[in-house]
Amino acid sequence: MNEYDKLKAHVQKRLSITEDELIEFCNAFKIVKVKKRQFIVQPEFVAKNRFYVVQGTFRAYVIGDEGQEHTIQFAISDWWISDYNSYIFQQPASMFIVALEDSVILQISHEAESALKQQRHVFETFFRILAEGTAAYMARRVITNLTKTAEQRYEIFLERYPDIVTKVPQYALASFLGMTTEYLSKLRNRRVSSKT
Amino acid sequence: MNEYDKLKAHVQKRLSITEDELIEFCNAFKIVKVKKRQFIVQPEFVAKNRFYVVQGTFRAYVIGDEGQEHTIQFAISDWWISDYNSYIFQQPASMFIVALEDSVILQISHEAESALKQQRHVFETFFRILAEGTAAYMARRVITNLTKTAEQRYEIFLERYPDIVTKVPQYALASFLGMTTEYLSKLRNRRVSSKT
DNA sequence: AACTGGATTAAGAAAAAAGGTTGAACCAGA
DNA sequence: TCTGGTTCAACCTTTTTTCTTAATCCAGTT
Repeated sequence: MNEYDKLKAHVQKRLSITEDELIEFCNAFKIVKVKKRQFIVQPEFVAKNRFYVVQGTFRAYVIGDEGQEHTIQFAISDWWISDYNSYIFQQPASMFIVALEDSVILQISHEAESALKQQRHVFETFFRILAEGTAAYMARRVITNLTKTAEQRYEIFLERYPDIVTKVPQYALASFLGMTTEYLSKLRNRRVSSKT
Repeated sequence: MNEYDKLKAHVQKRLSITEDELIEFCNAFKIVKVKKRQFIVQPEFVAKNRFYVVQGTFRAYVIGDEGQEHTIQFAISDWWISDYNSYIFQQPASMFIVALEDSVILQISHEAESALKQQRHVFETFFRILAEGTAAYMARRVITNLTKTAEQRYEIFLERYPDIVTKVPQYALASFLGMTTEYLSKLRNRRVSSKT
């Protein structure tokens, strides 16, 4: 199974599409290998691409006024990531997106994506589905962040994204869940000891 | 002494200018904080700004055909840096410029600089002086690189820029001087032991 | 043919940074 | 006055980065 097969499977799972269309779709993507700690999006620079993670782990974060890092999103294998405010409107980014380990991604440029969307109805549909998913996900995040306690947020995340928990460093997860790394460390210990 | 004072002093040292003009000049610059490893210029993107280093250390380098990094320039406190081929002609850059430590810079955009130059004779003069300095410096570099041995290049650098030597990692200095890091390591030891 | 200035390769040591834990003190809101 | 949480500081462990050393090689001199 090569890089494109994964993307194909991903697309097919979401809508009905012919083999030819799939190939056309994949041709718009470029395989890129990135090393751990390498940035694929940086503030000030326009995010020219949208990324599909074939292998590896990424973290998107912004830097607050006092220099604190706030993790906005993670992405592991089979996820999409970019600074959408930058990508969609082609404005300078405000995020960093960095590889947490050596990774392989498929990237599509903004122009290529626009072309696809115009070319065929299915492509338009696919990106719509993608956008709706992202919107819904972000909405859920906002809600959980406002309504749940730190511990609950951790629990929920743990249940929903067990794969991610094992792959990202704890400070990144803490800043994603909106708590300090010390507190997350304590939460974890509390759970472990209460289990045994 | 704030960020702008440093720039003011820098300008005043080079030409005679009124306080009002200085303020006008400084207003064209924006304070930016960058973290270690953050890029301020990247290949493919047009370098929109010229940077004055208030605090910190930067390294400009290109990647050769076999993936080797060649350091083109360093910049420490009170130095200017950019990819000038990109900045001056507003073409896509070929360099990376990266912070070697957490730093503070003042950046001016190409448009703002053009405006300044048109506005007043002194500003035009200042940027001319800057450009002449850079040109002369680059010419010296080319000459030393062609005419001196690796050891001499190191000696010359050591004498001329002792502050830089202590601040940049040795592999970066080696690639600046056009030798391997192993060889630079030997050179250093040779000197140390011959001194004692 | 032998010497010199330097590159290449590989292995290890040393230093620095990243990541994680712990405990004490504190603070804001129910 | 609890509870859920932060802040700060110290400390430990692990990983990464940087530097050093040594052996071997190589291309131009002499």
